[in-house]
Amino acid sequence: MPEPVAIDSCELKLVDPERVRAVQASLPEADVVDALAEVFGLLSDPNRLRLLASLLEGGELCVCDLAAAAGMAESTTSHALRLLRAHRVVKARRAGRMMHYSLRDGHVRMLLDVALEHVRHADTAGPEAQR
Amino acid sequence: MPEPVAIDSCELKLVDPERVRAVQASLPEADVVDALAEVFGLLSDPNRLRLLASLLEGGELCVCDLAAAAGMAESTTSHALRLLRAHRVVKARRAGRMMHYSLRDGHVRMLLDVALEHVRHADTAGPEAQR
DNA sequence: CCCATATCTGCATAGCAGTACAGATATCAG
DNA sequence: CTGATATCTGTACTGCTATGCAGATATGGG
Repeated sequence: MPEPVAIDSCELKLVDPERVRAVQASLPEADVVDALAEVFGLLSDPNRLRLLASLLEGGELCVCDLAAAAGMAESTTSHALRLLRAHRVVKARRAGRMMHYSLRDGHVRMLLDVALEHVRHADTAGPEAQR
Repeated sequence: MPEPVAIDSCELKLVDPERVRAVQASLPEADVVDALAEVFGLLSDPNRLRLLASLLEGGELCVCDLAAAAGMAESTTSHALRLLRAHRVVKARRAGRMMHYSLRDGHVRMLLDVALEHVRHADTAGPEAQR
């Protein structure tokens, strides 16, 4: 991972070095940033989003019902659920030979709601022309 | 995109077909889901997160200062900013030969805050063991 | 113990995304 | 106009990610 540049490579060319240092100091630590990126990465797939939205609406659902609701293959569903479970976004409860999944906390709902609002407001005419 | 399965392939095996249909009907339309996934995808990269966090803290910054604050190469910074701008997350203002970037709305702050809270609460001991 | 069902796992493949390097563009100074 | 600086763009490459298939595991019924 090439990160030799802290601030030295272009220190003399900075417009406002003081503010840069202040901003730099305010940034979360690397592992926190990485964890954040991972969480958002989990939400960056339409299939996983549908699964989560289904759980948000349906409460607790088994794999087969989830697959049907989200319109995906059961294998894909299982893979996705494993990922979500590994990252503590959903939890699983065994009932006989079925597994019932549900959301682990309410943060997902908030994230979806805020992002939805952003999409509705920002997406007035698709991506902005670059120039 | 293989999505032949709506609900027919395993309709007779569903545990609670009624609820499945209700959930299915409650899901946002495909393009909305895709837009959501794109937004989260923008936030799923540590470098872009650092840029956004820098703008959150610093207000409005030029490319060079942003690159220094986030600890990334200027080319990488420019690519990332282009993406963020194309998706209307940040906006650019030209001042002489410099470009000043800033956040376009407050949703990013909320998303980061909620996700941060999730990370702090859920990440008690890293990813959960699968079984 | 054997079978059927529900879910999981490992593997291989295809496609996408992040990065670096080189060159292009735009603005300002003189 | 010419050169210097700040930023942008195109391209190639590398690594990750989503997906489907086949086989494995686990549970319940008889």
